[in-house]
Amino acid sequence: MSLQLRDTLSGERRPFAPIDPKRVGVYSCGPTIYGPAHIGNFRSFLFADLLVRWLRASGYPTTWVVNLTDIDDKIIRASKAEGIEIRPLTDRWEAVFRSDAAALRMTTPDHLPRATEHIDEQVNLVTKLLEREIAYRTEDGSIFFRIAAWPAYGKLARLDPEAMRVGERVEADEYTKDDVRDFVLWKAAKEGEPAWDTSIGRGRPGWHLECSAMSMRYLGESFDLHTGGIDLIFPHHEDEIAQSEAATGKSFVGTWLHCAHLHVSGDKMSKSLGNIARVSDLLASGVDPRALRLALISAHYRTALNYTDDSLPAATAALERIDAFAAALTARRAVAANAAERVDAAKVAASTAWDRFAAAMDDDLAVPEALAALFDLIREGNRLLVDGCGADGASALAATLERMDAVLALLPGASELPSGAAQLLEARIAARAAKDFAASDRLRDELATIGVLVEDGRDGQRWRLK
RNA sequence: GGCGACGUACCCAAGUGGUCUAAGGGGGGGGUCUGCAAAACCCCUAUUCGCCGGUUCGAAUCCGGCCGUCGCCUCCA
Repeated sequence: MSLQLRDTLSGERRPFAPIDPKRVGVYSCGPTIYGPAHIGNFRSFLFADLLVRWLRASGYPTTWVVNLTDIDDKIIRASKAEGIEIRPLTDRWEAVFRSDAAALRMTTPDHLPRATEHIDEQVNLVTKLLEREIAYRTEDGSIFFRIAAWPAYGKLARLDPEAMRVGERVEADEYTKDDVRDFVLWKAAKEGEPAWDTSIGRGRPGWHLECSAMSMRYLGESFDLHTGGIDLIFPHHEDEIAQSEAATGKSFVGTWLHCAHLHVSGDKMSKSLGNIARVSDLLASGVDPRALRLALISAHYRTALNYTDDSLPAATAALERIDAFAAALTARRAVAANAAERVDAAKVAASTAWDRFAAAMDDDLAVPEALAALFDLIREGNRLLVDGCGADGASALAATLERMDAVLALLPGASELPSGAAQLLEARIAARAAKDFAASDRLRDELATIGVLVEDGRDGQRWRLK
């Protein structure tokens, strides 16, 4: 079986057929860097991370682009409110985003382009649309996309353009469009707002424009996969398709993937409910980023994820189960005796688990099923360890665990013992050899205070970081 | 009003026509192992999938109605 994905545009699940298997392009709508990202934002980014990791694990060289929106109304407002320029403001929040992303083990994208650093590309796109008379200029110098000139408009969101005239919410903006449905490509310069002098006039780009321009800049006029939150389907992605395809005459994106929203205890996350959980706040309060990652990837991307007070404790407990298994495998691999025992059974368990895991990921990124494969491997592996499975068997299990973790990224990193811990561990081994349990227990407590959990099993003492 | 999604155990969450008397994680109860602790393993914790009808040899899965929750309908991941 190969990768199957559910495409928003066609509404179909179908085999992933890259334009060029040697160079798969993924574009994900990234953050607007004017404040801290919340867990809902990161649910969507981590979904894209899993997609990219799975593509790479499947042998597709993949280029991942995540844009940073660094010019828009909210940013302008924030910069005025704080009395600072836009650049230092967005630099600050870009740093927070990168830090959050790294903590949550999001793969670093190959490109993190900023809208303000790709003005030329955006202007070129608008120029093409003007030449084709699909875009028009209003009296103040703003430029709009003429929806009436693009019959396919509404195909992604399954909206009827005609119906959109009815019950329209008249925007309280000061731009004069030909048609209320038309969306802005270029906003004419206004007093007190940032603006660029360009061949299409002085102004700044509209929101949708940057994603079309930058995705095509890094991935080509047609590329494979485009991701985002479900709320971006309309108007953002609808507009991206319209302006891109109208400009190039080519199909813009092969497969559209949209991530459902995260709810908090059954409610929408919103300012009025005061239930917005920011990643940086959670991390600052001592939340284990691995546990947060697990909590955010544990539901299938197309279903709403309910984040509750139990989510993090549950994820933490699940993670400890994974950690304990990894530590037990390491301990067994260090034991030379019984090396040949149960090796075949371990190899079968490992390959069965991997096949199930891979089939799950191929099935439209069925992470819950992939996690089930992981936890069943852990149970079966623990059984084999109890049965005396040898070092070679433990190695086979460990190899599969690591292979899965290249996708899930949940295992502890290269374990670095706190200073002094190695000596304490040595001393404890000696104490236990001498049956000095008082000293052994004291050393265990001491190690616990510096974050090293020590457990005793048939393979001797093993440890993991708390 | 239009379009769409969802309702599975105490919590999270898969499954979408038979292998389901429903995966996996957490939590809870019991047991085994063990110097202690922890980890681990075993058993139990939904004969039932919002409610009511229908289709079918057979439905959590399809159809209809009802109840409830939610999303989008111009800048929110």
